[in-house]
Amino acid sequence: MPKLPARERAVTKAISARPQPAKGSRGKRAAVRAAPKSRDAKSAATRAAIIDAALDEFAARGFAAARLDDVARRAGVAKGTIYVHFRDKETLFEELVRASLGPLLRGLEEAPVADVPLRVFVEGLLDHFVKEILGTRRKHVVRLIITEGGRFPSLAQIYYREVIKRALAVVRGAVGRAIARGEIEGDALRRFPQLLVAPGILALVWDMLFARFEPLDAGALMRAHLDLVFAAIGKGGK
Amino acid sequence: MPKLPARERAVTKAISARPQPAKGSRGKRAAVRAAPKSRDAKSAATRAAIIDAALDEFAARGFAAARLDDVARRAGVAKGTIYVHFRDKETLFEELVRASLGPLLRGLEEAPVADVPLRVFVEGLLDHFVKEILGTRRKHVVRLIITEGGRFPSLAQIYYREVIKRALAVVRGAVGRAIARGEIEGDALRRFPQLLVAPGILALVWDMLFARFEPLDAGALMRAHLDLVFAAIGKGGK
Amino acid sequence: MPKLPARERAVTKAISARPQPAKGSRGKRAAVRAAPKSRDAKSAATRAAIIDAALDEFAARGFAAARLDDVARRAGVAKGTIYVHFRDKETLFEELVRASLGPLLRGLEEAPVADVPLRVFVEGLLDHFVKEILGTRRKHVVRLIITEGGRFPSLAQIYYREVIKRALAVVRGAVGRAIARGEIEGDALRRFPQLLVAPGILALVWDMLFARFEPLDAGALMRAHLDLVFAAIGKGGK
Amino acid sequence: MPKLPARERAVTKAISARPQPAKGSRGKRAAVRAAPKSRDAKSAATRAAIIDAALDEFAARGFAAARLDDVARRAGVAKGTIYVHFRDKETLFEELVRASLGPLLRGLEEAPVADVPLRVFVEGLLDHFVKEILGTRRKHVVRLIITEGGRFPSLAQIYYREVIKRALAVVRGAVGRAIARGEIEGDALRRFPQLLVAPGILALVWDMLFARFEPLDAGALMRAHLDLVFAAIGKGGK
DNA sequence: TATGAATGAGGATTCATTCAT
DNA sequence: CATGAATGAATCCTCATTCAT
Repeated sequence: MPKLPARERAVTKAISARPQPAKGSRGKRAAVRAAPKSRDAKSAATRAAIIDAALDEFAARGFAAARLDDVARRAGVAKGTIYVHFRDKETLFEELVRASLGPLLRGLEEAPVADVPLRVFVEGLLDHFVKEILGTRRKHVVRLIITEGGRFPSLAQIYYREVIKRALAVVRGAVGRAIARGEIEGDALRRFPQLLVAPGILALVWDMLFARFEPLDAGALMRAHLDLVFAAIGKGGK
Repeated sequence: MPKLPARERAVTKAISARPQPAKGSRGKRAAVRAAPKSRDAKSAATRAAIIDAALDEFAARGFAAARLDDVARRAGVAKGTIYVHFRDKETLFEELVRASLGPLLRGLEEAPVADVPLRVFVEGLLDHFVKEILGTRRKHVVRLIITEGGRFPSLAQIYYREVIKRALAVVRGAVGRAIARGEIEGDALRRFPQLLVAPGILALVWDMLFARFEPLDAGALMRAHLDLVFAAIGKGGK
Repeated sequence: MPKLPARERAVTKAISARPQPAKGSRGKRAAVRAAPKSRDAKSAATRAAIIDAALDEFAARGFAAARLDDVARRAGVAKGTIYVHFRDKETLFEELVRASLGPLLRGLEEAPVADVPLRVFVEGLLDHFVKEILGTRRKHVVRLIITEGGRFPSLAQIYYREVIKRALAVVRGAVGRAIARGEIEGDALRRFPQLLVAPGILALVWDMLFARFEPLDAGALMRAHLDLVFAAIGKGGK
Repeated sequence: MPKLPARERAVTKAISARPQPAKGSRGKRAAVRAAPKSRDAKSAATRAAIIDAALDEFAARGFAAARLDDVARRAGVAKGTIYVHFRDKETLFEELVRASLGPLLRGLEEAPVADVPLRVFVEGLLDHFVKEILGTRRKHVVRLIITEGGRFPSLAQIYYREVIKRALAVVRGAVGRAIARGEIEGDALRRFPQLLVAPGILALVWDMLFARFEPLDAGALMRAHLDLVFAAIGKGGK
């Protein structure tokens, strides 16, 4: 693994993926050299580097098979340093997921609450999913939730509470309003708003498992899904 | 070491003394009970018992965290016996998946090739998925594919070749015929037959992660999905 | 490892290497096919095949690293069969060495006891060593004594008693008579008859370790040794 | 590798501290007692202690049968510590031999290059061998080369290149000069300088196998050898 | 804070040996 | 006698975690 280039990427990524990071100017390692960081800043950067490296390692090997040794090497710190910042491997994993939660929600909260047509709303939603999750390292976090969540109920719970529940509520709201507007019929989507994002999950899982045998164009899949679902509405709604 | 008594012990243990999670009782090992088997038959039974126990352990803990020690204990055999039948842990995993492939396909191959309406066909498909996979231990195999497939390309490949590709071909064929019959419009489903089973994947993943926080009725989800997708057809097709 | 052809060789070798084998005609496996062997004969052949295979395996891997599984495979029998003929691995090893002792001694006992010149006697001795031991599979037995003897005192003892002591006695006798005849002076050789065979050991060890880097012509080494030792005698004895 | 400090401890341990027999208390780790060592120094000491203990264990049991557990116990470290310093058992073995190479060569390189009579030169050589190798723990290393070299070609090669080849060259040079001086005749020794040290190998092997049945005075053997070889020269050269 | 040597419980794997067929 | 599946003690090696520096 290319360490030096990875390092630079790492810090950037890690920081951009952290909960409430200073968005300002970050000279990456440059900062460490040029402007002597405050102790806190340096510590935070180290922590971020570890989380970032951990994401890579956990994503590549899975939680159980990932070695903290590799995480440390990738983060450019000593093994012991990890324990300065995290109680243990599991805690590191949890913090890693927690730190990635915010960005996952951003799209939703910024979603147009106004009364746009449902199709437009869902298009925006899926587009965000494709571009901001499937298209970035963030997809690794979601993958980890899927692959490890069964064995880490606390993780699954956090994810459920912080992301799933909220997302479903938002979608359900939009669906409800669409129904109220007479835009769509039937209560299928109100009862199971998940149906709107099911192809997103499918795309993620497919990408994880079968991409190398048969690539799947997630964007096209989403559009086909929209066509399929809203064909009914389009026609019937007419 | 006393083998027969050990066997008896085995059954007992399999039911009561479970490594850590100790769920309910399962009638495994039943096979070993009655008629005096030939050496080969006994060997095959042992092999099957190991695969069976391995499915439980791998499903519960994941490949990396599962202990062959527990697999052996659960199968009622000695640790070394596993290595009489399988080269190593990874091979055991692969054989386990391979052995579970047939049953997964059965439904498809028995599917009505005749020209039933597409909705009926898909209903049968999803019904089979819900009853024969989600409703049985087989779902663990699919889960394992999802959670471990990324790290076992060979597994993913087998699964793709033996299950996914075939299933998609069958579905695509049915969709094609439906289009030919003028039953449905648009090529969304022909290009992405995956869309028809996406809720199945969703249900599986949901069950794995969030069932304990919010149960999801897979059957109802499937029906809602059908309603949603075929609403267009029902209406527009008119 | 070529199994089938090796089998045939094996029996021949094993039998020729056994203590008091019938020297007569042996049809190898032919005997098994043509003339139905008696139970004893078949058993003896199996035993010989095992010993033979064991020599190969022990020689190649050393006692500790050799696997009885491989011995069985090479001998063309089942693992359990070894235990029909030998109590355990160590016993097999001891019997193997014991079975090879006779041939090692043959040369000595057939040695000319008459009053040949010492040089002639030693020439015959070393020639026998080069041709009958270094030049055959028997060298493996001697190697095993050297490499494993330190950890198998019983083996070393057998070898000492059955081979070394007798050989030294014979040589010492010849040396003594040569001295008595005024053929040589000094008591170096009487006190240390080993000196006459030291190059033989050297050749064996060299062959074992360094042959691949620098081959050593054992015959030439022996002749040089004789030249060196008997130069004095040749010249001075004049 | 700091050989000197470790060496001292080593001898003590070799005499008193054995793994299973588990005799009394052992003053291991004495090294760790006094002056506050730097981390590096302590690490080096640990490494040396492990190599030292490994020599004892490997010498006593052979490579395959030696247990790293015992090595660790004897070195006074935890099992895992061995792996901090050596990749695996085989690497430990190689490093052990490598670390012992220098001392084996010392005598040779300090050998009188000047034109001392050949007998004097060889006397010095054999004397060194008897006192510095046969008489010390170093003989274990040479024994290990002999007993394990056949299965560790890399070891045999190192030994050949670093010790044997050089030693032979030195001896050959001395022999050549002796011939040039007219001190000896014949080219036996020039072609096979090994002949001069053959009794050394014999003594080592004898000591390993038969010492308990019939001790062999290596020094006397060497002197007898010299008498034998140089008697010829003495007489003939006259 | 950061380090990295040391720890030791844990787990995969091996293989001599047993024994029912 | 021969077989080979089954056994389980033995052993190598891993890696999360600790702690003195």
